[in-house]
Amino acid sequence: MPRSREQNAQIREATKTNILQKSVDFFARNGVEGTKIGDLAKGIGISQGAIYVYFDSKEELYQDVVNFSQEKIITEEFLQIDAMDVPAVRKLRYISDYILKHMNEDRMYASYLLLALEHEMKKPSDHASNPMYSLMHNIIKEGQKDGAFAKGDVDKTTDYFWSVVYIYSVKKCNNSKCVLLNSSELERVVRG
Amino acid sequence: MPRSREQNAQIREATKTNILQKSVDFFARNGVEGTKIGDLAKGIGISQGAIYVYFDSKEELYQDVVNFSQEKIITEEFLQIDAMDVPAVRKLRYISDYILKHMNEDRMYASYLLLALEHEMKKPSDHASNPMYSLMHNIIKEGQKDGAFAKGDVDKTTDYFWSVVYIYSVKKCNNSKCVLLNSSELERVVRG
Amino acid sequence: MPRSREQNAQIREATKTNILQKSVDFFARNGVEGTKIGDLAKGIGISQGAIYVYFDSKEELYQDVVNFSQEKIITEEFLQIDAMDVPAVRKLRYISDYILKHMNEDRMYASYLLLALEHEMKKPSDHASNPMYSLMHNIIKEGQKDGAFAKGDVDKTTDYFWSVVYIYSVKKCNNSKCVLLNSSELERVVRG
Amino acid sequence: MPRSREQNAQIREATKTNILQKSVDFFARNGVEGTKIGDLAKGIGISQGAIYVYFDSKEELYQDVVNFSQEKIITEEFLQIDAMDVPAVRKLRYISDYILKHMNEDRMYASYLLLALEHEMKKPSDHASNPMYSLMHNIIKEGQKDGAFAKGDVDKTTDYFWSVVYIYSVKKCNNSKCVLLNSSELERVVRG
DNA sequence: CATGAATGAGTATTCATTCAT
DNA sequence: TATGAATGAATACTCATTCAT
Repeated sequence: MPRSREQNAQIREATKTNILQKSVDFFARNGVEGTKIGDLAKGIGISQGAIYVYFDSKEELYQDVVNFSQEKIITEEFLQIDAMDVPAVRKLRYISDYILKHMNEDRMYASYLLLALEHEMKKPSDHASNPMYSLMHNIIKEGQKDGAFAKGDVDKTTDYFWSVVYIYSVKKCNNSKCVLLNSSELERVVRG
Repeated sequence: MPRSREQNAQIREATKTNILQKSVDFFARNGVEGTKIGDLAKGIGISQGAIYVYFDSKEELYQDVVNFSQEKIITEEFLQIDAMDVPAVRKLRYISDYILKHMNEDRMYASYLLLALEHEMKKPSDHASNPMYSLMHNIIKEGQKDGAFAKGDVDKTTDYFWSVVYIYSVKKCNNSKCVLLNSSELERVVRG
Repeated sequence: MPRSREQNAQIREATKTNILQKSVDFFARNGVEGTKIGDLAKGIGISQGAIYVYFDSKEELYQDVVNFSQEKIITEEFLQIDAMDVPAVRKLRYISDYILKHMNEDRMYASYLLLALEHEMKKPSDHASNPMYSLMHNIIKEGQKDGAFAKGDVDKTTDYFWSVVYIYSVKKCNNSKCVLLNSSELERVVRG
Repeated sequence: MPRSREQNAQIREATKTNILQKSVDFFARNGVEGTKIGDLAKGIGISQGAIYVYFDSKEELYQDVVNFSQEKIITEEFLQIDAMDVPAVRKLRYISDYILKHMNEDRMYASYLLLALEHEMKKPSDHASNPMYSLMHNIIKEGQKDGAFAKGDVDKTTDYFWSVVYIYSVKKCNNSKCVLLNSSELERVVRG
């Protein structure tokens, strides 16, 4: 009895997600050029050909892995911080704790962060469309207004914050035992 | 009639330095894997073979480029900051100004910084032997003692400082028009 | 639907053997340095890449081709000559006939011989571990004892015999129409 | 005061001979493909360019080295053996002693022999024009006539003799301490 | 002539991608 | 779909040869 169309779609989706999930580590640690499809397939436990069933090229896989990582970062819980009815300092602390807790507890979280942020580190401009940036942007603007944060260009400070998060995600990916900042230390870049 | 021994030594030295100098940009922007010897040779304006006259392999060239970059960073002036007879805050300001000024004015400086720091970002431990780290270590220890800087693990704070410098060198390398931090902003990670 | 594990093993074995088999001629005629992987692949009728699926380097391929050739020479039949219950002269004749017959009838045999013996021609010492040498050694010792062969250092005479075989394998490889020695002529080096 | 034309010619000749002489070892041990111009120049103690002042290409140098080697072998003394007024057995002994003595005493002689004979090992036919072959040919024909040598095709036996000489020159070149045949052993191939 | 730095065609090797099964 | 053997274009590296000095 052949599988139903729906079952097929489910299996397809599961395999694709498996590939994405397992690719995260490789791309986070080695970058696009440093990630070899052969190693990747071996690491995932599938054939090289199977990867090309789901993705047209290494480049496309990488892009999908980046998007996948961003989705892992930009969760409901994460987005709702913005709407919380507390002062900016509390929101900042919430977000700092949230990130650092996950980086410490979830072996993958640093990789997600790294991939989600890498592009923003190197390309300027278009941070506006990135929820991670607009969330932080709002918090910082609010905190500056109520005098809790240091004055300064909000976009620049936002970028500063995520840059620090990014560099510690790099450290964590390459050395899972590395000691991360604590929230106060991370917040210095915003609070001044 | 052949060139004199001295002339040859000069030519060799000049060519080698030229290769190192021009390779800095490539490796800083693209990493080892992303840098193709063919592109590099074209960029430098020499033959691929010439590179192998001076370096045994791409990997060795990369290492030499890293060392070359470190030497460009760790100058006499840089090292003498430690011996200055001023409080830690002033030393910190001096070093922040020094770095940011060079990053803004010297097209290559961000690349030197990137290459000089990259290894330290990913491997833990052995910062002790790196003059950039020991200089900052001394300043921070001093500043914490006289109450000017935030308390905290000195090594960790040192690493924090250079990590921020590193990430902004990445930004600068990839987008020469990007706006850097100013000294006060950079110093936040130390002063708290 | 993928091939079965067994099918794959068969294909791999077949391809590997095909490469080894077809490489014999190239290495026998041109040596390691004179054999170009590109020519070899073209001669075999596969891509260059395929060679590297089965062998890590040209040098390793060469070694494997040498071992393959030795196995083609040191057959069951060849080894059993030693155990035959006949005088040394008969054994010698048997082995001479055996070798010369195969060289005349099998286009590849001279190449196998060449590759199997080449290393022994240039390096001294360790002939002891080579079955071709120990077989001949036994026969010669026996023949000297029963007075059929000329007196003399057994190892030296053994080496003499195989050296003559080697040099005629070189001739045959380079000119398949060349006239080989007959058994009596070959045996002169032993019988005196 | 510039050198006279004659002096120049002398110096030229001396340098050329020096290159030829020192190249013998390299080509004998490593063959044409295995001999790298860079190593050769270093071994000779001159620049790579200098080689190309005297020889148009590596291939031409090799040919000249072969001719040079043949001249070292085919000396007056060597040629006069033919005209000696003694039976073939004596001539054969003379020539065997001559060759083996020189191989043992002159570090270069084995290399000369190797290079002088190598081409004849692989290409058939044209042995007629080679004095080494015609000398041996005459001796063997004579020896067969007076019953001292084994009957058989004279050309074939001549080739047999020189083949054995060749293979021992290979051994000697690759291992200067190797034990050579003595004259009686060498002569077996002719005397039967 | 002699030098040795430089060239570039040639060669070994890698790796993303394809395809028969 | 999944497999993994095979491909071939890309890449790193070598080496005979050239040429400015």
